[in-house]
Amino acid sequence: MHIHDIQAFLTVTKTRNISRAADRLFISQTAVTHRLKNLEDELGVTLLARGRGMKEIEITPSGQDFLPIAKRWDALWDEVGHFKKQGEKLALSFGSVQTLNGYIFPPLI
Amino acid sequence: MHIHDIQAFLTVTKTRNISRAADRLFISQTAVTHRLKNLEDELGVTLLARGRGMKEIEITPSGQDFLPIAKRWDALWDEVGHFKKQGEKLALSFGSVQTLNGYIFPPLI
DNA sequence: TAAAAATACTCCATAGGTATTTTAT
DNA sequence: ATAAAATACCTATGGAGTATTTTTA
Repeated sequence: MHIHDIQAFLTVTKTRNISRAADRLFISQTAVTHRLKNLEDELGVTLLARGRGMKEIEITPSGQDFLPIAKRWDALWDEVGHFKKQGEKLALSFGSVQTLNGYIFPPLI
Repeated sequence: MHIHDIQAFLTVTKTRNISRAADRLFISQTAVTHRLKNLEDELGVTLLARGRGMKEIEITPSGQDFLPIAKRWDALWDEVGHFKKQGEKLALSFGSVQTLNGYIFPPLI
């Protein structure tokens, strides 16, 4: 189970359409289908009532039950994103100090 | 970034030792090393101060910062586990009804 | 008939294992 | 010398794409 699967699920609940979700996520329609299938197989439930040719996808009761978990997962992923950004900033400011090390500090070995 | 990486990180913070963490997780030492490396590479920080031959692993300040996120992720994963179990129960109870369908309900097609 | 989801097939990236090397204690 | 982490290398699995099929509206 991957964050990508969760995002696919959440996006389809919004677009109610796999192809549009694929566009929004900048991936292929098949990728979304795969991700949904993986997620449903792992959970052992059907999250979305869908099928060939159908224009509007309905979320199932199980899907509704899973929705809050999916949303919290997505929110947590956002926090991980912030954590990464923070790390970049620190690395950057450290980099500026780094260039001065040769002048200020004595060699370590 | 996978839940397995998170669990590897959390387990090592408890065991303070990669090999013992591997035993506890029923995977190889290399797997734990890989998972930690993947996690650190993705986050762009060092989570655990470790190295060849070292007996006791220390968590870094970045590791401390990441710890609450990791714990929440793990807790969320537990909830997913409960969600799965619930699905199994429903499938089971439905299965028992299924066997009666042929007697009670008329054929669908 | 048009548009949408599912499938068959393929390719490539990644995860994890074994064997080995390097290193702190 | 021992035990622990890291690395090299290999394999298997899984994820995603293209092309195609199936199906609903």
